[in-house]
Amino acid sequence: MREANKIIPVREQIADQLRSDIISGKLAPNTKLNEQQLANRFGVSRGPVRDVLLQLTKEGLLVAKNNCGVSVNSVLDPSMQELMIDIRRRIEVHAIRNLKGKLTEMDFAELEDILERLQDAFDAQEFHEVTKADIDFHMYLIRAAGGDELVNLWYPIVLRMRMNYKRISDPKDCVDEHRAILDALKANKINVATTALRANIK
Amino acid sequence: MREANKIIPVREQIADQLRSDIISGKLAPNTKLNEQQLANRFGVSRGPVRDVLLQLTKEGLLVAKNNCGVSVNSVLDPSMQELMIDIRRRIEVHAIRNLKGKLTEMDFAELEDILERLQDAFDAQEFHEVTKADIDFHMYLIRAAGGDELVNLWYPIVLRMRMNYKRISDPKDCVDEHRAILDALKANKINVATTALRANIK
DNA sequence: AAAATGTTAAATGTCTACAATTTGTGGGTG
DNA sequence: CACCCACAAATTGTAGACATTTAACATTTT
Repeated sequence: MREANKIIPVREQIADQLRSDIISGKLAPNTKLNEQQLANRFGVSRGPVRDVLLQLTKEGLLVAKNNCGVSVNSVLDPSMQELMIDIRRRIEVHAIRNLKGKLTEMDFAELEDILERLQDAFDAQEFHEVTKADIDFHMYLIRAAGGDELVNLWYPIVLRMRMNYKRISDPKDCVDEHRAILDALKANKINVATTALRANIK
Repeated sequence: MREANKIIPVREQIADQLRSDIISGKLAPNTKLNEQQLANRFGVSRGPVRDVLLQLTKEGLLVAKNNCGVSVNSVLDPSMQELMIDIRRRIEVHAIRNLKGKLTEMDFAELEDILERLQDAFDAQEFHEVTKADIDFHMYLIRAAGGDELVNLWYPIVLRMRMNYKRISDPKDCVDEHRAILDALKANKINVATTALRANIK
């Protein structure tokens, strides 16, 4: 194995599950979430659930009203979507520029692994896994370039954008686009990588 | 009075207080925060405090390590600061463009009030109040243009940027700059307002 | 009949106690 | 002397009970 087995905290697992449910559309916009029900579903008490709901609210996936609970946020209006695409491009281009020569062979191997997961998920038509691998690929670069700080800035934007992908954008070109980015990075061709990246973010 | 007296939830008060302490520098970077101590200080239990710490962590003011508590985040490195200035400008310009003709007389009156607070705070040399009024001014415009959604995107960036203002930037021109923005908005001169805005964000 | 008001049920907000994890310390060993 | 292991103190994570607020419904009044 590539790294030591690390345990995943309960809250993170719950958060991941809920994020998936929201982005996949299993939880439709405006769905009200009940703390007790979620606690029962995950077999924990309301404490951790509350923490997760607060997190997802800050990430923009949920909206909270005082003493009235939280519900799934609506999709972005086109103007907002446009702004977020723009910002996301800025962030990722910034990341790539700061990455010049910083990536090791181990990093490239890790990225290849993610790309392989992406390909497999696409072949198996598991679009939800495609999305996860897609996000993982970009997140790996973001984290390598700017650490958690940059990830914290980037992640909520991506999540919010993904709420709009109601199986609209086909993942047909997804693998190729990421392959292009990775190859350019390996060759240390920053401008090529930047162009490929901009094409991928839409 | 301009609007109905609304009660402020406990958590919000605690959050505001801690945000102030961090931005003003009363809580230096890397200071470790103890949940129980904070609970005692505010006269509540650890529950609400935990919620607030989670919020501020998501806002980037604090950093959390699993089972190890939270501490005040460090100041941004110059590269990050540059990126954030760029993004903040994008967001605020976007807001102003979407604001064309949407502001009512009541909005302008509200903005004038904030500007007055800014002037008073400057005259009294209360720089912390200057900062608050400054943020309020921009937030009012952001919210008017894009609602809570846009505020949620914008707020963490501003907070993070403000952690760097260790009384470096003098608030000398602050009032004038905001006056210029407001006047341009009143005259519906979007391009002028945009230019004034870009000059103010630094 | 419509509007306002009182009541009730259900959800969130908060508190206390307990469990689990981490960190620092001390003693032992190579 | 350095290193490692075990132990203990402190802090965070979780659970369950209680308090408070909200929203809906029934009731009363005009």
